[in-house]
Amino acid sequence: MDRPGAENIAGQACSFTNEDENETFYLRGLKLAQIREKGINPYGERFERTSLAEEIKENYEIIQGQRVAVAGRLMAKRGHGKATFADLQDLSGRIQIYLRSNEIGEEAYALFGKVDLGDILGVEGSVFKTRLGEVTIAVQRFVILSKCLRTLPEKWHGLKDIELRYRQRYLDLIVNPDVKKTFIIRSKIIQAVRRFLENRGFLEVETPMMHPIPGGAAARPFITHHNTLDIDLYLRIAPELYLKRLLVGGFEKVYEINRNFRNEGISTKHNPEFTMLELYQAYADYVDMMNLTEELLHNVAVEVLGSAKIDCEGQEIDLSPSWKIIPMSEAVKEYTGLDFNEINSDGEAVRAAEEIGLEAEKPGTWGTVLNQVFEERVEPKLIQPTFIIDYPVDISPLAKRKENEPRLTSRFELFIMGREIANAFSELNDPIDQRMRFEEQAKKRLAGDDLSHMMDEDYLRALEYGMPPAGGLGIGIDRLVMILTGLSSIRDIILFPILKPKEQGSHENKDL
RNA sequence: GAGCCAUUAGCUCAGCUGGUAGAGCACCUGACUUUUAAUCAGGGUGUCCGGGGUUCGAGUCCCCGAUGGCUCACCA
Repeated sequence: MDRPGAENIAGQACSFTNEDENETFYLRGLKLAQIREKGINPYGERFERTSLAEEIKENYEIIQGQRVAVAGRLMAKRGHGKATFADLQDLSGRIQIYLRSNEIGEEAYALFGKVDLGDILGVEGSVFKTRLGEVTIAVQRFVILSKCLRTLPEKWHGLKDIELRYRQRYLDLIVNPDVKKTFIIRSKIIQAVRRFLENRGFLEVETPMMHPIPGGAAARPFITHHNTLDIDLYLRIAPELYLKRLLVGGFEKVYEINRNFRNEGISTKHNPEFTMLELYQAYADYVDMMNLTEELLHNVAVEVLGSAKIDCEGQEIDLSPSWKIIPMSEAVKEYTGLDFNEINSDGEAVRAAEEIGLEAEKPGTWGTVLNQVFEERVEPKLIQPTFIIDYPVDISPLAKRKENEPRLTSRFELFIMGREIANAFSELNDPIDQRMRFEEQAKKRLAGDDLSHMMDEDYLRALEYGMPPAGGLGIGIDRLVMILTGLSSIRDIILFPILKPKEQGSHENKDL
């Protein structure tokens, strides 16, 4: 590149990749240098604000004529010779600013000519309304707080390219106001959950994210390595077993909101790292958890959205209590006609599934087949909030058995919009039963099922000291946010969803 | 992992049966002191995702690859 000064923008030695060699970047670099030549630092210091854009607009009657100071990003500029209108955007929204040469002086007005769309400015001036009624700040003084060297996405269409929106989320946030709103709602949902639990006496705790033995869920883990100890560790797939150790230790109501990591497929409903709420309450059971779940979600919806009725992908979801409760076998009977209560062997169960056109999974026990039929034929149809209870013991290695029905556990999952939102059970606190379940799981593992639970002696030892009976609940925060915001892709409610890195290198070495 | 679709200027997009690459916004030059998708007069700033191939000639056709989206599989 043989443009003068391009490799030495603003007097600073720096290198740019080919990608950056567009005209705009070069020209803005020159403006940056010109601003510096005037003795002005285009990357300014702290700026004392008096107001946010929306506050000024909302309180115009009171604030009219007063001097205000606002800061934000320049989003539009309309020059009229010796006067210029522009729009400044801060967290709250946008406000118009107005600069006149004879008001701020010719030198300052000329400097404003070096200001580009995307620059971050601080302005001071008095509030007035234009002829057309727009609340505007008549600028008396402005400072450049940060120079923008690149072109912002288009003002009218915004940033639509989905890949760019995820890879450069900051642009998405600058240019698409709804995106900002979504993530504010996400934050409010989590705050509301914490407040709700705090009010009920739950203690927030943090348990390890790196586990010597991954447990508490059926999922493939990520493996990492600790150098000094020279051991492999697993990023946690669930915090469950650690939280229950805390019940043994005497904490009676605990919860954790944090990331889980599962090394599995990526889709609009699955991100490899996702946020989970898990809570445990001593001396309670899964029915208590059902009530808690219902109250929690209803409460959060009303608090954050102002209503228990939410619009989700064109469907109205009503989170007002009380939600339907259906045993899994009854739900299956209702939607397929198969009555698993009348089925008494694994072989029979497999044949029954095949009769309705399902290919039963390999080993295929009564419980796994029941669950499979449920997932394939019932789950997608559960649109309004529905508790499915009485899960088979085969797929619930950490849940307490029902006393009068040993094939089943005291467990429920909550479904909304055909998606699993919550999972809860009466926690298995019998160390002998837990040991047998782990052994059962270990057998499956040996047979090649790498999703089965690993034997965890340390956890068993904790149970052997005695864990109070307890109810435990897990809620997928991302999926909850999806329901409450009505968005159908998990990537739209995670700020930086996982994406494959773009290929590098092709342009990196070209300059050398 | 499989199928389908997409990838063209900073952004949003057009580009037919193969014939020297276009628009709007943004940007650059000039005019303009209440505009608001400001306006007016000029100016295209490009590795058409990458690599091969067919052809006199490829953004366009064929093959391979990259990334993304959707569907499916996986994920109880």
